[in-house]
Amino acid sequence: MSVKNEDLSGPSADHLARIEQLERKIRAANAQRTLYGGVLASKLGMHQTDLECLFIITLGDKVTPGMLAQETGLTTGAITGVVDRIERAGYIRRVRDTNDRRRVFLEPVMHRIDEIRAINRRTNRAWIEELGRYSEAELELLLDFADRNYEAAVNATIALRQEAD
Amino acid sequence: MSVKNEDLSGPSADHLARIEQLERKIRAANAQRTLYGGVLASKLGMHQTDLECLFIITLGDKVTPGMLAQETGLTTGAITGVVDRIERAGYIRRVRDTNDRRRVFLEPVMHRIDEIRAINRRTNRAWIEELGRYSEAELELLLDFADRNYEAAVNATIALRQEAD
DNA sequence: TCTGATTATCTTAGTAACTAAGATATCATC
DNA sequence: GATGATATCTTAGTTACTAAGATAATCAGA
Repeated sequence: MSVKNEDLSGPSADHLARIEQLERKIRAANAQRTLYGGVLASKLGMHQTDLECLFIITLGDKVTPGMLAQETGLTTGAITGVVDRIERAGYIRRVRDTNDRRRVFLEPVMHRIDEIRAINRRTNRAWIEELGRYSEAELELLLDFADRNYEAAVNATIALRQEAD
Repeated sequence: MSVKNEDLSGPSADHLARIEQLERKIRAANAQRTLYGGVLASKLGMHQTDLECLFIITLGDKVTPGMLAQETGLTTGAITGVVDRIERAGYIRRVRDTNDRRRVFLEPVMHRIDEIRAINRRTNRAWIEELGRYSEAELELLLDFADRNYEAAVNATIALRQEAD
């Protein structure tokens, strides 16, 4: 990525205004995505939290309830409820770890998850097409940005937790 | 923006893989930001929903409870509770519209909101600095992308709502 | 190999945010 | 002024969530 900034006195006021605008737009887009998640979840007879947890399960390998609790910030008790609902809906199965029988793996039922993906493809057809028109270099920049944005959010959360109350 | 794609047969498999990766990263960043919002809200003695609503209030002009309900998808009853909490915490004031006395404007108390912004600036110091290093052209691309992403989420939500159950 | 400490998940009791439905008050129209 | 529509609030009831503890398996040390 080329992060050139000729002006050594720091970003200009105009530049700063754009950055704040970007922050606002990212937030707005996130809010809309969250709203979409809520509508989708209710269509599937689940909750927003359930759907987010299901996403984490499909992303990772051999995800356990404990890992879900850590990643989401929910208590293990809440996660039990979440996992109950997702399992009852048929999107995952609880599989006991044979090595450590305390643990439970949350095994995604892929053909059911593909149903959800199909919905997303239908409702996001135009967006996926738009994304396809980005050049490799542009995609590279966006990927890198999304990565940094994720890391920034992680670090900000850590920093916030460490601040004295 | 330059959205060139020489290959008329559509994006390559590699290109598609990158797009999916981008989607996943955006979702992950989104989830982390949501987590941050939760931690921040609890630090402020509020809820995540309250903080999101407060953000909407500070963005718009003369926001009413009804508008909040529409934008968030919550019921007006829930919004009453949200507004009660934000008001009790001192971040907004209810101001009756003198023209239409049924309506209530949610007036942000700026010096209190600046306290929240100060926290965000502290915890996001590194990220803000990183953003400052992006060139104008790059920022332009990112802004445009965030815009499109927002619009895409709006359209996807509409499309999803319209799908037969 | 027994004992105690740790870890992973689940259970239970209680809280509070949310929904749905309706009440209240104001505005607009005839 | 009567009727219908609109904006917010109220009420009753549901349920996802937290906090604390129970259960059960594993690990570490003597």
